[in-house]
Amino acid sequence: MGDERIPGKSGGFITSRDVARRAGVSRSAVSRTFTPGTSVSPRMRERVLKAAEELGYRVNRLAQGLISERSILVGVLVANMSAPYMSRQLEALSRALLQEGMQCLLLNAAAAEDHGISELIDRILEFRVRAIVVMSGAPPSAIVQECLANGVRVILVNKLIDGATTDTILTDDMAGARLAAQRLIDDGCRRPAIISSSAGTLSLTRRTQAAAARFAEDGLTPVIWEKGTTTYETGARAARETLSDAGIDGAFCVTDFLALGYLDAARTEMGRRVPEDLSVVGFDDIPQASWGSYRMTTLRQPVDTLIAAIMRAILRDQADTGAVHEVLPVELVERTTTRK
Amino acid sequence: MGDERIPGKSGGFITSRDVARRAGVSRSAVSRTFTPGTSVSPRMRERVLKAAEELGYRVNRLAQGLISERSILVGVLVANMSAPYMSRQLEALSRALLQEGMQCLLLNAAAAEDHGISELIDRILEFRVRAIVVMSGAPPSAIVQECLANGVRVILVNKLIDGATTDTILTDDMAGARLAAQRLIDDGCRRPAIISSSAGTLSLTRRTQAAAARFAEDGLTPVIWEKGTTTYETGARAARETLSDAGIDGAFCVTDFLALGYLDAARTEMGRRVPEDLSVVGFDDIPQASWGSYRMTTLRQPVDTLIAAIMRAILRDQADTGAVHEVLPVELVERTTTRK
DNA sequence: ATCCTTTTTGCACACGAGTGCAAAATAGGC
DNA sequence: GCCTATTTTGCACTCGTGTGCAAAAAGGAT
Repeated sequence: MGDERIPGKSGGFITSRDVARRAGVSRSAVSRTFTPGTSVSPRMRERVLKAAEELGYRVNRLAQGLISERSILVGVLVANMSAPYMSRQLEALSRALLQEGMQCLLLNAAAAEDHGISELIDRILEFRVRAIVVMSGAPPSAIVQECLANGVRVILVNKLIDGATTDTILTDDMAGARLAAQRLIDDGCRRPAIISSSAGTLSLTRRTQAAAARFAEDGLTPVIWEKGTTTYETGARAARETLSDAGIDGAFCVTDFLALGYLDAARTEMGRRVPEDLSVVGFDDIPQASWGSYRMTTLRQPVDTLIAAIMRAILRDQADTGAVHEVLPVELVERTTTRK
Repeated sequence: MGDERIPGKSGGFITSRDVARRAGVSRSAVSRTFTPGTSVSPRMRERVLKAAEELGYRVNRLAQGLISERSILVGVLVANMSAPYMSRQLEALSRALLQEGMQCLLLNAAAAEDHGISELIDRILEFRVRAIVVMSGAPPSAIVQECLANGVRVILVNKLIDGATTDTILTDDMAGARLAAQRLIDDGCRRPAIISSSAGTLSLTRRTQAAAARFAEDGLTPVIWEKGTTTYETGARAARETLSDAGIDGAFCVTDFLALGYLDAARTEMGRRVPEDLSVVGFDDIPQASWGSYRMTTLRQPVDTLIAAIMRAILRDQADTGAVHEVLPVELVERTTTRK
């Protein structure tokens, strides 16, 4: 009897058995007390709760997850975490998950380097997550299939995978880009530029193409510049290179990040007045876009709507195997970098 | 025999038993194959690996965590996730954790609202995490004690709790603030302002006080402005209010975020030339601080060093109960918002 | 008090993995 | 071929929890 584990001894967690012993009831009683929707007599419940309180007991989610098929863990795969528009989405998502009683297992896709996205998803699957939200580069369709086969829902955000029928949530890049082009056309631009990076993301190529198409409808052929990474510096470089052409009178930068760099270089280095000589439209509406020295016209990504759609997909009934496809509207926010 | 579970059937995960059955060996053999440092004959190992490969087996971390005392889960408690300096730290931390083979359980402290930080930490503890990294508001010392009692290491980043002896990692706010004040003094400022928010964070108050002390050493009494939230807008407001005093010739903003707002409003609204009429120094060196329209002098937080220190604390031997206290040096980055 | 109905409680098993220990198999020496 | 030393393998227990099922208790009606 001397070898009985002392409850609360350093290192050891308190288990339901410890609580049961203390309260003088069976272990099942403890389990039932903490499981909603089960019947325990008020007297017993009270004794259990008291003992649990005194001992500092909390259920072991690992053991719990071993039993119940419905996990509260959600894997979130993110790239570019420190990019403003992404950190904003992550912030909102993590908060929403918490409020729904779920937990967020965060994976930084940048750590994948040599091993690739597949290995990361593999590691998430080891935790028997309920769903995986992919906000980074598109994973190979094979691994997506494997997730689905294991009953793990995969939610792609602004990504498309052919061959895999899984939940997909997209912001309406095309409609947004058309709005941007429209705005420049309305500003009377005759020689517009479209600024993008060489990343080749789905969102970025779609924005580029849709804007180009809209310009074409009005008989305009835009200068398309696509180089480097999707950063402020690249935007500045784009301004230097495209604005050596004195005729350029409007620019649609497919990302606010690019747009801010473009704007700065256009003004300080290339001597353009915005919006008098040059109209500029961005995309995403990151916080900096509304700051004093920019006050930039841009397209607002609907973060709340996006998160709501993701949560809806996560919370959907497990049995419901149909894939959801949602396209979320974007909105033109007019500030001071366009005329009208 | 017809009721035997079909391996790989929809919904069910593959278990080590399935693999054992397929390979015609015992379950222990499978377990040993995937546990480093155990002896299995090459022939058997190969058969197991083959079967595992074919079935798509992966170990269940939940079950594994139930056994082994050393968890690979690390809880990360973050506030202000979308603030640039924070998202940068989170990005680096999540990457480092992944590379060390650990997983990051992300908790957004903003979701705590009514329930408080304690409840969030409680929820992390339910997962038997190895450690908790606190990058948000300071948790009550009682709950920290409870973590330590349960063998969960608590690592406070830029936070201090009295009464609790736990790992603490601080950036050297005081030395940094002194450098900032020094820089303004060297610029010949005679009437400096210190701009902070009313958040009352440890870091912020320390920076304010240390700078004030440094000014005092040179016989200067700074205007101290502490209002509102720690945002761009507040910085702009601070400029409007402090610069109505025409004598102010230097400003130390305790955060780059504040500094950027201050800078914009000082230039565009208050008609100051920076650095000719006014020197401005920030703190953190967020990416925007180096952007074209700002190019701001500021103090660089050593993200890499910080993350390295956090990882060291996490990986420390469990038995080592002594608390680590580290103070990390900061560095003055001189750009164009100061003279000299 | 007796019988019947309803609720409460505890036993025992399951979940999926790691591991000490003893049995089985193999290698080594002559 | 036989005996011993060494490795390999499998049994059975453990971790902490949820839950079906049957026994026990409580409540109600006569």
